[in-house]
Amino acid sequence: MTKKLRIKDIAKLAGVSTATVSRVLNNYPNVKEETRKRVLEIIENFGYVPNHSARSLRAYKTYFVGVIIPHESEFTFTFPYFNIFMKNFAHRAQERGYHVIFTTSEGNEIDMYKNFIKRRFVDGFVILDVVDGDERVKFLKNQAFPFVVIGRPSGVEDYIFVDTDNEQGAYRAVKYLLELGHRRILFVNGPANYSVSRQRLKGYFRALEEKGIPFEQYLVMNGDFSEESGYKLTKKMLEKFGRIEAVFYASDAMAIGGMKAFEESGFKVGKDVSIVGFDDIPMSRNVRPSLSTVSQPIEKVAENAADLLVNLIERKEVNSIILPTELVIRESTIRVI
Amino acid sequence: MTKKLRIKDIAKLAGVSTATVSRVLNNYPNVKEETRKRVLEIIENFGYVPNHSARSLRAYKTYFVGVIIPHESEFTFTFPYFNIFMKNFAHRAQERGYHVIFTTSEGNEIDMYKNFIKRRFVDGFVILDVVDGDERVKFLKNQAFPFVVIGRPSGVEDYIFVDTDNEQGAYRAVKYLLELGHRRILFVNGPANYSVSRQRLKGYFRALEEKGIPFEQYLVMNGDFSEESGYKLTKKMLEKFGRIEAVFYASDAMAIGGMKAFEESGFKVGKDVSIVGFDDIPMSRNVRPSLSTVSQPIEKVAENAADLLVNLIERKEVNSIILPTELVIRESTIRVI
DNA sequence: AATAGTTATGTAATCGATTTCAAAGGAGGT
DNA sequence: ACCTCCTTTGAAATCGATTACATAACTATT
Repeated sequence: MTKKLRIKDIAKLAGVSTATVSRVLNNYPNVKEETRKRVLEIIENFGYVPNHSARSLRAYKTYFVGVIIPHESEFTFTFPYFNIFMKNFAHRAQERGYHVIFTTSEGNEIDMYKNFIKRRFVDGFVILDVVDGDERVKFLKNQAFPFVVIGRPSGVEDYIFVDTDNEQGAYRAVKYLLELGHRRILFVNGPANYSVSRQRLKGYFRALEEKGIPFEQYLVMNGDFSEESGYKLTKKMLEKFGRIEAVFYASDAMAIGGMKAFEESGFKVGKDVSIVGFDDIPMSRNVRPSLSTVSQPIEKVAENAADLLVNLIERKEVNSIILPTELVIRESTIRVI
Repeated sequence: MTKKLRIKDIAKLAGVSTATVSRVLNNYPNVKEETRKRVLEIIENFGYVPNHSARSLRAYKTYFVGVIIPHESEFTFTFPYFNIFMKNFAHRAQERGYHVIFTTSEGNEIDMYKNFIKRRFVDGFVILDVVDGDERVKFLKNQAFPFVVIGRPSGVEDYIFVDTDNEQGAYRAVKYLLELGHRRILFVNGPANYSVSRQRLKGYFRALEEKGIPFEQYLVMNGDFSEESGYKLTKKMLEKFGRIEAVFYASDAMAIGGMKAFEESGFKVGKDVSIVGFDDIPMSRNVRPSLSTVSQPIEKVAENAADLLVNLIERKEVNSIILPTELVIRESTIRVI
């Protein structure tokens, strides 16, 4: 088709040097308006785009950002809307002139990051599915390599993140259950070493406190966000307590597992027992009864993450962001007073 | 941390020229075994990895492959297991030395491909969510740029693809419904311009034919794979036919929409009516009754796609692949004789 | 021992951009 | 008209690898 064009060709066509063309391409201010116009016109007419490798080699910038997911991790399933995140993150990054390299890592994750940095694959990373004291965060911080964290792990300091307001979300969910008239509210939380778990626990606690209801440790347990763990823990609770009035699950998947357990034991969710989930995954709309839950603005999380990362790379001002959640009321909850 | 190393440094340390180091790096045969060992040892010890931009600039290879998804497309939701595909595709590609650039496109898709090619971003593409006469396929074919298609569109010729055996899947599903004793089997297919729709229709047809049941055009309709379209079409059919004995839906999402419609009209799925879906999305296990469906080996599709694409790029032998599907029997179907 | 043919290695050119440095061109002040 | 200072431009160096070409070193053949 159209022959390969290099900057040299454009320079010749415009009657200027390659340096000038480069200045135009990179929006340098010190180019006469007339020259800029002429060069741009030719670039446009001939559909020239600069070779990416050459540019990154010389400028020491790749205009790529990396997303690395541990291959064995169940993350891509448990994180609600992983694909929505990817889609919106990639889209926003692209609007800012960056593209996304997606990969999975096997075995030593840190090696993968090291490798990416040494090879000069990317200008920055976004880190998902973080745990407290996350090694990746420590490593990248130590390397002073740009990165943005989705979530807010503790045990590591001074990093840029985008997070949803988990405490607020949990608080509202529990407050809602209390308003419905429930008093003894069980809480199936996520793994203890996840910051989201800690935050959601705080929200649970705050809602109880506000109503003057004492916090009971034995009402709280830790699952792993999976449907199976929700099922098992609910079964266990049913054996232990006999009857349960309300449960707040830290993920929709666990709530759905819980629904099964209740059903099997002859309890009708949304009649005999109220349950609320967290995430608002598509399935929560489709289970019977449909699941009341806390919805997170994944699109915004993704967009903000891309913006922050690019700003970080371009040494612009950055501030971590916490986005609000929303309580979605469906059929799995019932008023008792 | 460790200072940046270039090939020159390694060459000096090993007492050879950069050319020799390069030959070692790229596994050229014409290097004395002794030299190779020495160089490799130094590379290992110093943890050297070649700069990616420099390599791709000179060698005219990026070791990247592209996945471009239309931003507005509902694809990432309708394609079952999009994230599983990505994960396994990226993983296999990486094992072969390639990384995945993921992006979304807005507006003119072809422009995005053009841009990627001109910039020399990637060495090849995988194309998802194809339709008959797909413009992207035509364009890339025309450019003689390496690409692999997931699915099997018609109206374009001579391309490499990975597909699941849709005909076989539909055939088995319908055959199973017939074995249960159903005679009038409705078929809610996907959009007519999708090759999968055509193939599934063939399977439907073949199963009927085998049992000597005449094919009736009015029993077949086209949805768009979405839950909503399944719901609406089922409503319509209920109005038209009053009673329905069995439906085969070309996606689980449509089947789930259909279940709602039946429920609303007072029919019990799995008792009054048998339905079978296609895809085996996670939700199909969780709806009540759980959904009998045709399961596709997405992991294998992804891995094969990566292998084929890399082979294509490296000019090795390639052959398109069709992978078998599997019928998963759950609770949404019932024997009537 | 001379010659031809391989194998192993090095030198220097090259990929296509950006950037440094120097210099030309123009504007403004006296 | 001359000097100064800023704006605009170009020539050449540079980024870090691969590769074409040349040549040295070794083997095999006669």
